[in-house]
Order: sequence, then structure tokens, then C-alpha cells
Amino acid sequence: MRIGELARRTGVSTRSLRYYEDQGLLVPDRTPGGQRDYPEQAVDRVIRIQELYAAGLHSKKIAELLPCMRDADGGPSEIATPRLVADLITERDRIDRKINDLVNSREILDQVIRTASRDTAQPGDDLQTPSTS
Amino acid sequence: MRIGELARRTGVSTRSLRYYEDQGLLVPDRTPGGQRDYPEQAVDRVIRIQELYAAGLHSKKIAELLPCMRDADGGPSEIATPRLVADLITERDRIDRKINDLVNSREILDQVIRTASRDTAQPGDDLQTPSTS
DNA sequence: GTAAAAGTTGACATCGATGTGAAGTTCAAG
DNA sequence: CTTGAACTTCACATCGATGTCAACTTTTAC
Repeated sequence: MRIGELARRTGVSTRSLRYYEDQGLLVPDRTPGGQRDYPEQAVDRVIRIQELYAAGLHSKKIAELLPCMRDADGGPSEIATPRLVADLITERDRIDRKINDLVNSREILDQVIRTASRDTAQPGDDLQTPSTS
Repeated sequence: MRIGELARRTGVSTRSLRYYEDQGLLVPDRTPGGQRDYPEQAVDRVIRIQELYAAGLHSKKIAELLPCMRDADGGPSEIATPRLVADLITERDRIDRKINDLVNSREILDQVIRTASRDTAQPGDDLQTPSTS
């Protein structure tokens, strides 16, 4: 498929898709005319890339990581080098800390919300507060 | 206390502390000579500010939020306006999504780590993988 | 009083994914 | 063949907290 369709189907801008190529994350074939031609499998990959970006990984680390992940089409996945594994463990720890921070901040926010909701509640207000789970 | 001590005690750079003042997050008194003079309570506040930054809130939102939080010294906390509460609920939802994303990514990372550890394990390697909790 | 340490303001730099706009090319449909 | 949509490359802009450097002032210690 061409870049426009991939963008539509993943919700990622064409600008970003080209950037991913630049970073070596997703290198498509080219049509005779020079346009990008992505395989069906690119959709999943783009989504995975976005997830890893969301986790705070940088392009370079993602580029190293991707070949070590089993693709949906089951290509042979490379084995991470000890060097990469060490990096990933560092990242995992960072993510763990981040999750803890977020849970903590969420609690803080929620407390303010609950306080305000209690103190300003009007008859008919919905008093439900979503559970933390 | 002066800015250097506050920086040392919170682990936040003096640059950032001045920036917080600029954003109206933490406005200290001044000594006759013009130097910043922070109350003891500033330590807690700086930490809280950092937590909120870590949660992805921007200065402006934090500035609105801070007066609504009960201080350690128990000053009277303002009640959040309905407008702010709506914003905070949006932020809380965003944080919830972010937490879910992170947990997901953590799992992905962990899988690669576990796979590599299994496939490259040497006699004597520590096979423990920290639990997700 | 003098020097060093710590403070002040102001300006400019950084990082990295993404937005945006220009100028030109390819593709698809009439 | 022609037209417009979709694509190409290239360049520059953005956002926001923080780093960094310069020139100057205040505080502290001797």
C-alpha cells in the first residue's frame, strides 16, 4: 500500500512515516516511479513503533529493538545482544519508575478532583469516581 | 533558605527553580540584597511540582492546580473551579491511558529481555526476572 | 578590605518527533 | 492529453523544560 493509506489506517502522519524510514525503523519498497510501497504487515509495525515511542524509547533504541521482536508473520527474530539487553533492562527500570510516578500523580489529581466534586456538588451531579484499576 | 540549598535538597537545578518562579509555581521572598529566600515548605512543593511535570502536566495547569492542593502546613486550599476540574479529569484520563501504554510496552520489552536471556544464558547467569508488580 | 563562593538577570542552545509549506513528479480517471 | 489527487524531497518551525555562558552583585569567610 502507499503512504497515504498506511497513514490513514494507523493514524500516524505521512510526515512521521517518512521520519521512521529515515531512522531505519520501517523501510518500504519503491514503485518504479519512486513512491513508497508498504507491505500489509507495516500497519502492525507502525503501531508497535508508536507504542515504543510512547514508552519513551528513542528512535535508535527502537531500531535496535525491532529486529528482536517476533513479527506477526513470524519471521525469524534476531537475538538481542548482551549490550542491547542491558540497555533494555535500563529502559524497563525507567518505565517501572515512570509507571510508579504516574500512579502517584494520578492519585494526587484524583484527590483534588474528588475534593472539588464533594465541595461543589449540586443536586443531580454524578458522584461516581472511576476506580484506580 | 537560598536557592542553592533548595536545589541541593530537592535535586532540582537552580535554573529550574528560577523557571518555576517565572511560571508562578513557587515565588520566594527576597533578601534585602535581592536574593531569593525560600521557606522550608518549598522543598515539598518543588517535589510535588516535579511529580506533576513527570505526569505530563504543563506549567500553566500546575499553576492552577497547586492552590487547590492541601499544603503540608495545612494552609486553606482553594476549591477547584468547575473549569479546572474538567481539565483535571481530562488529564487524569490521559494519565490512565499513558499508564496502560506503559504497562503494555513494559511487557513487550520484558518479553524481548526474557527471550534473549533464555537464549544466551550461560552457566551461572542469574535467571531471575523482576516481577511486574 | 579582599577574595571566593553563591547569587542575580538575560540570552541563546538543546533535544526529537512532528507540523508545515514549497516546488516538482507520478498516478489514476476522464 | 489533461487535470487533480497523491506522492516526492528539502527546509525550516515548533514546543517546553532545562543546560549553559556571560557579566555583574551580594554574601561569607578570613
